[in-house]
Amino acid sequence: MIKKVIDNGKKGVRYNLVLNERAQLVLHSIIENYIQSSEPIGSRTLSKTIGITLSPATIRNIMSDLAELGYLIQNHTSAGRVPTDKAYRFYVNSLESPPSISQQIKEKISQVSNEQGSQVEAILAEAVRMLAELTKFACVVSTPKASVSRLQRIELIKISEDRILVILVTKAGVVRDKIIFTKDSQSQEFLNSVAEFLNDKFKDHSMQEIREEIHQSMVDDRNRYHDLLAHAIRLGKKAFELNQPGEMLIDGQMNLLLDSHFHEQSSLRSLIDAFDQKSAIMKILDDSMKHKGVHIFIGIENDLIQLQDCSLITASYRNNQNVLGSIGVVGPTSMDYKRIISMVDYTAKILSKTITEQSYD
Amino acid sequence: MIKKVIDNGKKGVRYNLVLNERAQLVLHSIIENYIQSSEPIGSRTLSKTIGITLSPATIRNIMSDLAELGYLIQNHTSAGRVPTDKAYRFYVNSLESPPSISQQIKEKISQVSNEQGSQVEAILAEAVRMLAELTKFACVVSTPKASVSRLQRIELIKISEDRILVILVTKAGVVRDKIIFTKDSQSQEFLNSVAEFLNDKFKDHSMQEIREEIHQSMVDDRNRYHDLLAHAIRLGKKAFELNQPGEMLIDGQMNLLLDSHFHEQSSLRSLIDAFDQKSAIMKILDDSMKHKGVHIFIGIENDLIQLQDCSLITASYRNNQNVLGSIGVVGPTSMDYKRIISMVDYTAKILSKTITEQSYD
DNA sequence: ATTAGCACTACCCCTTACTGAGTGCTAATA
DNA sequence: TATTAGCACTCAGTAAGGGGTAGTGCTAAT
Repeated sequence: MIKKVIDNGKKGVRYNLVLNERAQLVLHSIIENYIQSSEPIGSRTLSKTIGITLSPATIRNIMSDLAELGYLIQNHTSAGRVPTDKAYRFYVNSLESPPSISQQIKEKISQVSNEQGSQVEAILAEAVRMLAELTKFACVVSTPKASVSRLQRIELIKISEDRILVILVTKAGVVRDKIIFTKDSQSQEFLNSVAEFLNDKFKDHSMQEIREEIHQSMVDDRNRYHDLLAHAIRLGKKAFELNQPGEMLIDGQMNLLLDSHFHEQSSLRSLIDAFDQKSAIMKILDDSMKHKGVHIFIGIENDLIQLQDCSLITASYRNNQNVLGSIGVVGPTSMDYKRIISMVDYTAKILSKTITEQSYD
Repeated sequence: MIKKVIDNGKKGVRYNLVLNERAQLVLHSIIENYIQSSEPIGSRTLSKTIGITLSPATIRNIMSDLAELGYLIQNHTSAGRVPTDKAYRFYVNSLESPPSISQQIKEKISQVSNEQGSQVEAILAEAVRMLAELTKFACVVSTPKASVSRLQRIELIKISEDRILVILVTKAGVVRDKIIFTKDSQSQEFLNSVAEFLNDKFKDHSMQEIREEIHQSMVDDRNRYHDLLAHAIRLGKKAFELNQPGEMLIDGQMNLLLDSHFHEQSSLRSLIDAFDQKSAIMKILDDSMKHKGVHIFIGIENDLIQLQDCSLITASYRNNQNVLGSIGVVGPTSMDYKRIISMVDYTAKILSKTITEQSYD
């Protein structure tokens, strides 16, 4: 059927995909109502709550058009209309960015940075917990990616005959430790020289670069086995191998379970699995690091099938030098976008500020 | 009403709290049935499944007595009986300890120790995850308590003018790091001497002891401010202050939500809160560290109100020297105790074995 | 001491009927 | 031509009634 569609005020039927002002208002109103009530919106109720005077019948006509355009669906005849993902996209695009945020919430979020001298991980954990508490949804945050973060300091400590403790401190203030096993026991003095060498050579380089340079050295100097350099390179290789797959912290998963939108067991199960695997969600967070500002993935827009009943709102955080990671909220597609977007945005900002203060740049 | 009670074979009514053999059999059978089906057990069904021949009427009489003694309750007239916490306690006490465990499960659990050179935290995380997967309940594990674990090595690393990174390695193989801020900047050489001093003095001492000794030194030598010793003591104080409140790892919370026993929202909410706070559950784990073997807390036996609809099964793990922490399962009071107890027990054993191998003793 | 028999209870599930909020369509109206 | 009133229709939700089932307690017989 050809859409006779909502024209924009002028006479005649137009094959126009742009909604006229009144249709936009109606759609907007339906969405906000639905976000509030989580119940299908009917023409009669809407005609009461909508600002302008408009009879239920008119609204029905508009709704019918909107449904035809894919903004609304009916679960069954004689039920009210429910916004589709497309409608939410329309709604979100029409929002000022970023939406305003109450002073009270601002203050709460700002508490995250309160404590002096916390480690980056602790700050992230606090932030994600706070966000989960405020939004009442599940929240995730990715820790600074090892590959992009740059070396501040490496330390090698002999802790037993066959074990060396490697400590990596990055510019962003992240401390990582790892134990490596060696067959040939080395003295602490020797390890100190090696560490000194590695520090000299690699300070300020990104982990990614370091790995590449080490690899290159090994190719170039494959015949030099017994001097300091060769040892350093070999130990360094092991040390920097800790390609920690980028951790991800999760909080507030439980909130989703208490949320009425997820009460149908089926979708829930797979959602939980998605969180358990982590990797797929990590990927989304990683992707969203590449662009500035807040990212919004609504329902079907998510590549991950398990998330296609959800919306995901992310924002990246950074220090002076690099984008480090991103923080996000997972909730129902009918979430209160204004609130959540502003919270995610502000939390990411506070996170950036706090972490920048901790950084060594 | 005076209990006319289950006598033990002899004639006449006895005011005897010991169940006779047949009553025990009936109770046992009710409990096992209920654990399987999660549905109230009636006299007729029971008379079919129970081993010996016993008419429904007789069983009804016995059940009536058991109910009077507090082992069973009815949710309403004309409904079957359901075991009480007291019944589960009876049941658990009557089990051989520890119950047997299938080879298949043993092998699964043993995988936890597979990977060489993992850090303690990683091993614990893996263990708690495995246990959650096997039991389908929520599982917790406490990380080795800082206070009891003994020092293997301390390292002080200057990472910027005002920041010193402290690395503590314990005998159990736990690595902890912390950044301390100082006003007066010290050279790395000086920090090395201090670290050397602390290592000499405190190696093999427990964190608790170290803190006490440092405190004592400060009292004794309060007038000596400027030599190495004084500096060492002051830095050491800060370093060992990291009284990390004992972490706790949780996995499988979601399992509880999918469990039919927790479908009444109310109890669930508070249970989630209990997990979120952690501290209360930590306390239970800590307490259970004090005794050997498997600990079982059934429903009302839990001091924590939020857990009074649950049973908690814990077992401690250790290395050669010390009890380090404990691992536990939280599930409905009607859990399959045999299975769960054996799994917890075995997991704790594997954990002890794996961690002992990692330790420096 | 045990059991058979009986009257009784309450949940569960099915059907039926009713209500209420919603729709689409058409004809009247501004 | 755009809007609205009116009407017939749909369907989820609730309540009421009825049969079935699994359970109980009590009493009398074995």
